[in-house]
Amino acid sequence: MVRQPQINAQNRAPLSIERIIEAALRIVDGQGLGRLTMRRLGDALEVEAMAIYHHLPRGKEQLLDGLVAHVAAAPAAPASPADAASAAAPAGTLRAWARDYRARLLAHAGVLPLVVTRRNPAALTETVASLREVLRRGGVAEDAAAATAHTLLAYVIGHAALEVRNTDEDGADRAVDWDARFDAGLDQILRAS
Amino acid sequence: MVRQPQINAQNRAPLSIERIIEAALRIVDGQGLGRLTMRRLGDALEVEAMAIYHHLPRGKEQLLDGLVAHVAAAPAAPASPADAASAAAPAGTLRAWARDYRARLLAHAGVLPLVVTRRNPAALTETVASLREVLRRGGVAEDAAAATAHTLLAYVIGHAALEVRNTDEDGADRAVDWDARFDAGLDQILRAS
DNA sequence: ACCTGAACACCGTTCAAGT
DNA sequence: ACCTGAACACCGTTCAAGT
Repeated sequence: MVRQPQINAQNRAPLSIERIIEAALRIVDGQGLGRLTMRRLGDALEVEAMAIYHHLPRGKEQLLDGLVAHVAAAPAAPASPADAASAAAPAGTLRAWARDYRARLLAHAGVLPLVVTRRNPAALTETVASLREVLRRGGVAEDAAAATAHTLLAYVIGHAALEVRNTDEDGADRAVDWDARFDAGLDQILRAS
Repeated sequence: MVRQPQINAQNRAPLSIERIIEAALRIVDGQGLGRLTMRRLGDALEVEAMAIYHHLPRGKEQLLDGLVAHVAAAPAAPASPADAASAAAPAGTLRAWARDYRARLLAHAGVLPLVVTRRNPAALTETVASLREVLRRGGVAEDAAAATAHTLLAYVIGHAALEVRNTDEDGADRAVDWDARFDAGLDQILRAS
């Protein structure tokens, strides 16, 4: 009989960084960032809050870093450079990525304030690099690719921020079609690249 | 002898919302948002923390709303529509405003996470409206003006966010010239409008 | 009207102890 | 190795009290 390391004496799955991050994200999405506390997170995991420190020695700081990484680190292209389709249509790849990335940010709007912080600077590095690579493969020169990658990412993050704040149409009650507006601005930027 | 209402018995200027917001901003800029507490703010104002609640009944929530308003509510044009110069060169007005707005966000980078929250939705309404007005006066159609105003504001906020995180050049150590990069993206967006 | 002081319910984190 | 329980220093906020 092989022992089962994933079940402990109390018949509970042991803690892991993945389970902790997922539970934290569930709290942030459901109740807001302000209600994410170590004690509440412990409750959600059916564990004392102090047990979390065994897996995240840097404590809450490390927890928030993990949330940023989980939400904002989405590459614009598969790691394999053998993907011929994306090389053929870089604008389409960028458009699809931008839509997905925006959807992710809006689905986890509570972590947006964390994305806009100095914390976990490595979280977006991969994303920016993959954007540059897609552009470069599409025939864009190195310097222009670097610039456009930042412009595009800035637009997507900033647009998500405006949507979350729901900045309305100058007081007129007519609602904004954010989906259409996002696509319009996105096309404007991709066209000008 | 006229009594001086601005000096109380302890020879201290009385509290005011303006003085409170300024002191709070000084703490955020100098020590970071995480160190802005009601007690520390009280210390900076040489008052007990509880005195602040007399001026901000909604407490810390209202304090943070005030910080967002103070940093992010900057109109793109003077209130008077008689300013002929801005009507003549809307692109120049927008460019100058965008540069100033970016500088403000970076000067108070600690409040950026607050700007990206649902709090104080009215804080950006005036800004968006003035952007639309500048565009409309420049001959841009109503719908296009509304769309471009959001695209531009999204870009400026998102770019400031990237700068604060200092997302570097894909691991290569060569530093990014953020000023030049901001202007390049800005021109791209204004050209495409 | 404006501010103080004590109190309350919470928070992140440390540390010794259990298994 | 992994988790618990008590403890510590702090936090936002309420409330009765002072002037």
